[in-house]
Parts: sequence; C-alpha cells; structure tokens
Amino acid sequence: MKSLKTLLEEQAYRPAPDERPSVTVDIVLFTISEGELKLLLIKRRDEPFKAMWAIPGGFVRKGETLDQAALRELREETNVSGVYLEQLYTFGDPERDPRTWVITVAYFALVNSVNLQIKAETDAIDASWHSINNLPTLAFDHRKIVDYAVWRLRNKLEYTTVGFQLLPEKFTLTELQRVYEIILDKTLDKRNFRKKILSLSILKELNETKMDGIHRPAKLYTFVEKL
Amino acid sequence: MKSLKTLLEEQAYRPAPDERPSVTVDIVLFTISEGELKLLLIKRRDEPFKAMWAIPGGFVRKGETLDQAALRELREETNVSGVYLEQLYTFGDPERDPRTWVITVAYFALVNSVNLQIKAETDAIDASWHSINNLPTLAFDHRKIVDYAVWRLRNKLEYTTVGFQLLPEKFTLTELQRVYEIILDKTLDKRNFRKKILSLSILKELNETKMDGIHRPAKLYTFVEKL
DNA sequence: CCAAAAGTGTTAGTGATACACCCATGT
DNA sequence: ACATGGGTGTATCACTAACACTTTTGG
Repeated sequence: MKSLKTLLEEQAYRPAPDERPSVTVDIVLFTISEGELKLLLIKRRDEPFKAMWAIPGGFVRKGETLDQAALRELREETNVSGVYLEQLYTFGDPERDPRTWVITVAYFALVNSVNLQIKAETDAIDASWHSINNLPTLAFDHRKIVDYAVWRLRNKLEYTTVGFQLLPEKFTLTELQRVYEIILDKTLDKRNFRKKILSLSILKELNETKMDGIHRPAKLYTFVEKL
Repeated sequence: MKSLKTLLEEQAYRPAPDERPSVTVDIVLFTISEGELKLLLIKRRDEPFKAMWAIPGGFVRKGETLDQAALRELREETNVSGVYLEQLYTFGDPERDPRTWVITVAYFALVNSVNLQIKAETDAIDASWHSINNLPTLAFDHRKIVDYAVWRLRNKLEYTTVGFQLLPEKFTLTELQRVYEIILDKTLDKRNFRKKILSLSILKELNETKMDGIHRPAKLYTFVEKL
C-alpha cells in the first residue's frame, strides 16, 4: 500500500481520477472521387447523437501516442490504412460533449482513391463518403472540426506537397491539376500549373504513359521528396 | 444509485476513470527584451524534475476551456495577463511524463515588454526570462515544445501580424523592425522593411513622436486590424 | 479526318532585393 | 558643428498571371 506521503504528493501532482477528462482522437479523412473532395463519415451506433453522422474517432488508450491512436481508430472503424496523417487542433470546450468532459485531438488525413476502393468494399453500411459540398448535420462539434480541416487543407496545398497524398504513386499532370482545382474550388491555367509544379523539382518523369484509350497518352510522373 | 444498464453504457462510452490521462496546458511565453527573444521559465517546486526549469503550465480543470486554462495558469504562475495566445500542438507520447500518463496541450503566447515589467516586480524568485540562445536543460519534453514554438513564431511572423503583440500600443518603425530582426535572427533593409509594412495598410501614423532625447524624434505608429 | 485531351512559350505586371544619401535633434 | 538614429527612391530580378495553337491517339 502507498504511504500517506506518496498519496499526498500524487494528490498535489495530478487531479483525482474522476476529475480527469476523457481524451479522444477524431479524424477528418479526405479523398477525391467523382471529381469532388469527400470525407469519411460514420453513422454513430451509440449515444450521444445516436444514428447521427460523425467523423471517425475514439478514445486514446494508455500506452499509445496520439498519432498511433488516430491510425488505430481509422483502421478499426474504416479499415483504411496507408494514409497521410497530421494533427490539426485540440478541441476542449467543456460543453462539446453533452454528457461528460471529453477533450478531442483532431487530425486530418488524406488517402488516394485506390485505397479508397479497398475501403468501400469492406465497409459499406455504417461508413460512407460525403462531398464537402453536401454534408449532413454532424454530431458534437464535428462540423467545426471539419470546416477547420478544409481550411487547413486548402492552405497547406499552396505551400506544401500534401496534394500528392491524394493520388496513386503514378499520375499524370492533368490528374494532379484536377486535385488542386477540386480542393481550391477554382480552375487553374494548364501551362502555369505545369511550369510551377515542374520547377519544384519534386516530380520524376517516368518512361510510361497512361493509355486511357481514346486520346493522346499522357506521361506518368511520380513524386520524389527533395530531389 | 445508477442502474446496471447505465453503468454498462457508460463503460462502453468512456474509459474507467483510472484509465484516463491527465491533461495539462503548457505555455511558451515569449517577449523581447535587451535585444533578445526570451521566454519565461519556472523553476519546478515538485517532482518530477524538481528544481529543474520548465515552461509554465498546469492541469486543465473541469468546466474551463483549454484557452481559459492556459490564461489562468499564466496568471497564477507568472502574474502575466493581456497576452496574445495561440494553441500550438498537443503532445501525447505516453513516456513524456516519467510517472504517469499526461497529455499536454501546448500554447505559445506573446507579451510586450511593458507587461513584462509588471511581471518581474510581482514574481521574482521562481520565474525568470531566458534568452532562447541560452536555455538551461528543461523538464519533460519541454525543449521539444520550445523548439517547435520558436519555429512557429518565425513562420507566423512572415505571413501574419503577430509581431505587433511584442510591442506596446505605440511604437516606431525602427522598434518594429528590431522585433523582426531579433526573431528572424537576421538584419533587414530599412527601406524595404518600411515599404513592405506600410503597404499592408495595418499601421496608423500618429501625430506624436518618440522623443528619446538625443536624436531626431521618430514618428509613432499604432496597429490597426484590417484598415 | 475528326474528336478529345496532351503538351508547349512569350509577354506584362507585380512584388522582392540591393543599394546611399539627406534630415532633425541635443549637446 | 558633429554625432546619431530617422527618413526617403530607384533599378534589377524573380515570380505570377494571362493567353492560343499544335500534337497524338482511337475510332
């Protein structure tokens, strides 16, 4: 048994167990399909907000990092893996969960449409992709989280290379341009786009072309970090 | 007493109290004085890392938001108020506290040197300012947090107006330039700096000058959001 | 030879950088 | 009159934005 001294020190050191919040991770998982930016939503099975749409997430477990928790939840709830993951913001409004005190560390994640296929096969009923232009009402403060994630994605697209995470390993420049256009929600000039992307020296031109059949074959490129 | 059903539902819904982490906020508080970028450190009174330097922080309490917790801790531990505050990142490595499971939401904060004076008077022994070029060994993973905060501050300086938070309400362009130079750790061209800052239309020229005595008086400006 | 997407250069404008001298004040 | 920091303009360079035609393929 612990000594009184130890107990008092611990008391001073950290709050009593029932004065601690629960901590969750919630993930805004984006993909591009059918020419739209979409995100994955789960239909809740439990209270609160039972039967309402929510972004995937769950409690952080003892012994795991936050990133690990986010990846685990994605795998468990949606069978998606191989994603790009990045911490977004931590939401701690005491009212955000109507029942109890839950602080959530929000993430945003990106998958390409190939991995998306895998997902759609294995998990059909409770999880589905929704266009960001047509979202249902979301549980908790998830709408706020989603809006922030979209804002961050748009920003990061301009000064980082996250965009590549939404494409398969090999892609054409037109496909890449479409990713940018869909996320930024505006058309881009083909020549200027190519000039800018190629000037970054982060693409390797492959000796392959995409034969989509009817048109002129397009060169395939692959993403190479810091050439 | 709660029914069995309720208990089971809650069990499913959230982890048992002793399976929850503690959650803290930790704040990297910057100021500029003596021509250097400094941050506030506290000498720890308790284990773990007793007597070691750490950034101010403490447990989030039930009923308060994370921002509120950060402001409260700053007030309690350092008597500083009126700061610019911004959430930085959440650190959740299960090993980051050697004793127990503590997740911390890190913030960075900025105060101008006027408020700094107030602080130094009221709190002398346990808290002091340290140049980021000469930091002692820090408790926990605080060094990592500090490094990240410095990186973020440098970045944000380039595309936001956070720099003004480190100056009093009225300031000269040279003083503003010094803030940028100290944080970015490089000299800037006076004419180009003025041209750029003034082109942003976020400064109002006052009909006052700073009479520092011996030299030509400098015009005073004040910061106006979105003119 | 037609339809459709791939691919390619030049010009104009805007913002960033480099650089040197006169001005106003107190002593 | 001098020492010191305050204040100002111009030329070059790099990046962004606007814009239209030729090429390659399958049918």
